[in-house]
Amino acid sequence: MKLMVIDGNSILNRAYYGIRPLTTRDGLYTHAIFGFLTTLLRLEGEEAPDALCVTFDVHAPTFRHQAAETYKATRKPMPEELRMQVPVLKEVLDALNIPRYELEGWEADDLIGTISRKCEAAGWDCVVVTGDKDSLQLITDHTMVKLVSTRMGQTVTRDMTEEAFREQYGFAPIHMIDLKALMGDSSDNIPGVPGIGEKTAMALVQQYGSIDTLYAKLPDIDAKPAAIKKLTEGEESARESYWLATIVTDAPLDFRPEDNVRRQPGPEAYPLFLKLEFTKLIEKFGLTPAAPTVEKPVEYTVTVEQVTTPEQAEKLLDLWRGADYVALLALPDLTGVMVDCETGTDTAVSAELFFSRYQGDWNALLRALFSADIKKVSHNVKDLMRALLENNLPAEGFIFDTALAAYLLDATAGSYDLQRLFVSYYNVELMKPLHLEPEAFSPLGDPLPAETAFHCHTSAVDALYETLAPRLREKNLTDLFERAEMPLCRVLAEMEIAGCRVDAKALADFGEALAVRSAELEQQIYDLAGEEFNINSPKQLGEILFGKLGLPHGKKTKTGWSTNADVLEKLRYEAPIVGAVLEYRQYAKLKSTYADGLLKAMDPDGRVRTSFQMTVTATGRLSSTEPNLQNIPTRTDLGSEIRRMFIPADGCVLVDADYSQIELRLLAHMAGDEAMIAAFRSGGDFHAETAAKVFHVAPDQVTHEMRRQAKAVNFGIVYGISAFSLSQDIGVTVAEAKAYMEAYFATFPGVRTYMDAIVAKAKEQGYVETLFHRRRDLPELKSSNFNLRSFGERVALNMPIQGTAADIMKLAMVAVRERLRRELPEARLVLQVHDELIVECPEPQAEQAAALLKEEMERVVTLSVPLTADAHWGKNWLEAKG
DNA sequence: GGGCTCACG
DNA sequence: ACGTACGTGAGCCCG
Repeated sequence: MKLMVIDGNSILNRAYYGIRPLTTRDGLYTHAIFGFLTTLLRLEGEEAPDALCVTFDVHAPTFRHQAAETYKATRKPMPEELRMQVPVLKEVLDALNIPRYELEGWEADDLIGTISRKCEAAGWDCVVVTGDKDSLQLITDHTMVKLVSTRMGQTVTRDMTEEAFREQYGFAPIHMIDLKALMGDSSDNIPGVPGIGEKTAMALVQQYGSIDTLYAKLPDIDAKPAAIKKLTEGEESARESYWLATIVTDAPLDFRPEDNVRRQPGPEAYPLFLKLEFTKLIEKFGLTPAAPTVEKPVEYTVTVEQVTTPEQAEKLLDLWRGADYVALLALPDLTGVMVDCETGTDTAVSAELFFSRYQGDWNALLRALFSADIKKVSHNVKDLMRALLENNLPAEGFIFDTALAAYLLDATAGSYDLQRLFVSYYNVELMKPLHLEPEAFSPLGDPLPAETAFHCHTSAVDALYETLAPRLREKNLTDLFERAEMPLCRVLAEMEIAGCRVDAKALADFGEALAVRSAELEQQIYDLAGEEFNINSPKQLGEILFGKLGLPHGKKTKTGWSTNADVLEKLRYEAPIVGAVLEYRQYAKLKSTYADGLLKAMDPDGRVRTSFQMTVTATGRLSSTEPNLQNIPTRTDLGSEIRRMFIPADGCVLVDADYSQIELRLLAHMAGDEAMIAAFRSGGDFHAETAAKVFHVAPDQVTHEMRRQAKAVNFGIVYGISAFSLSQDIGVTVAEAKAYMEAYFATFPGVRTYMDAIVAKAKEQGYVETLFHRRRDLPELKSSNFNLRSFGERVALNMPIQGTAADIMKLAMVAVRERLRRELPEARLVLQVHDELIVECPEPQAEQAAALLKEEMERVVTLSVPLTADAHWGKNWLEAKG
């Protein structure tokens, strides 16, 4: 039998410093707990112990404090963000039925020592899990210490058995105490022998074992005279240190290994994990929900009505038309809809509409329901609109989307599905969406009519609406929500439906050409390597380049030497194989992701249809998936060929309009830097003007290289750059990069002032926001971890700029779509790529569409610098870029 | 499923 | 001294 005992404080501490902070919607920090549980799962997997427990320190003086005043007197206080996680971790362990031990006056080490000896006495093996090397003294033939550490952001464990210990240290584990008695331990304020360091102490313990033996032989020992003198003078300190360093193995702890045998988690675990937003861990711990809660947080009596006849439907439609709003959810295929409607102060009707049970004209019913005269609140409105429009149904009257509202309130929450929102706002659990399928049953196995869950979710939408709408107002987000996010749902739904035509033949031919060339390169690489291997495997490639061929390796990754383009580019002229690999990579990427990928994603009508995600990014941008049409190649000539395959419908053209340097213009505006504003107002080449100012040359003396470097600095500033990264990016020394940045700030002094001010403001407020009040919470700024805090500072600089650009683009899209509808109804928006819009329209309308795009994009907002957009058109996307 | 690499703004 | 730019998504490898 085997018991695993975890040093709770040690592992929690380790997790805290190793992971980016996560908070729940209520602002509770959870990342250390998350890290602890991840480590726990991994260790359980590795060791498969029969029993498991966790120990904690109690914040009270221990017997060591009372006896020795200096002991741990200067122990670092726990950061607040970590301290708040301790009680929650304990709650989690209790819910998981994992016993935990703490004892006033005793340190976790002493409890662990006691536990390990009690295990041995009962004939059990013991595995001690800790990051603290002190515990190594506990190792015996039945007690092993698993040392946990973090290397390069990754959790590594080392199994310290008696054998492994001897191999590493060259003496028996118990002599760890003697080692510490001699060398001391500054973190525990154990003095040791003054003047004796690690090396001397190690040598002495290896030779003599215990300090008893050592002192018995003094002064005739094998050491320098100076060391012997120090040992003699420091004997008292050594004896005292020995006592301090000895872990107690007989603390008064009531402990039996068999009481710690693994048990099933309790029913409170599932809701607790949901509250902490540990969705992935729910599966890994095998947690299941307890009985579903169907209670509504909105206090009224609900009549549930099954709608089967047109007469019934008519009556309800009248009710809905007269109501302020209805809450509504629909099955993705529109064969079922649930509508909740408040009828008085304390009553409501929940109507179930299922195609299979309705005796009238189903489509007519939907047309009435989704017309403008019924105000609807729903969840993921864009997707519902897409389904409606695809079925030639109206998609009007949507006034609120609970997912979008929750996203505006916290853009870094990660997921906005109804159950998770419900749990995090009300701490009440909903059934899984699976149960929205008509024939589904409850997770407990009891037959549960699908409608019950359906109703439950719809009323959750209602409750969330009541909660979220006032919160949007409190945070000044209502305007952005109503002017940008809500109307954008319709715009995006139409764009997704429109899709973009792709020249399948040309794409297939291009893919074929790529295949031919990459096969040639593959063979060439094998010849140069002298063997065949998988070029796509960074591991195998690294072995060939840095092992077999002996090329100098650069950056490391978690798993080996980096083989990325930055590294290979520097080795290009070291060996011919490098260039071949770089070229091969380019072809392989173009073929698999773009040529093959787009062909696979094509619909039968020759168009690809992406899905735009509205609740993914932390800054307010959209994202695009399945396929991603926001990362179609453009930076290389070969890659650009892919854009040639994006073509308009017959008789049409593609019109492409993009904002010119919108982020830098926003920086100029927000920083209010006079020189930068003047540069943009002059209407010249901004990067070249920057170069002239920064390098102190006349505008006509700016070389191509100077402009390139100035451009890199401009971009870097927007991201909250460091001199090191800039130097990497533009290939100069760190000192030179630093000089460029100083020159930059001297040229644009307002930029530095702004950067300092925004970080200070963010630290004070705990969040940053855009010109339109879109916000991002930044708990990182309060972290005591340097890297996390620095990350937060860079985000504080970047988000208001990137986010304002996103706001502006969203407003532009809404305006463009409205004007196209009125003035050029045959034209339609098809794509958005952050600062670029693409419209497909009949060829004769190209010029008008281009003018319309430019005008609407430029008039969204008035800044202290011109906001300009340039539009071009052509017979494919590449041509249309102008 | 996480890590690496690379495509975009 | 730290470790080294913001925001995304997809394909492939490998345990």
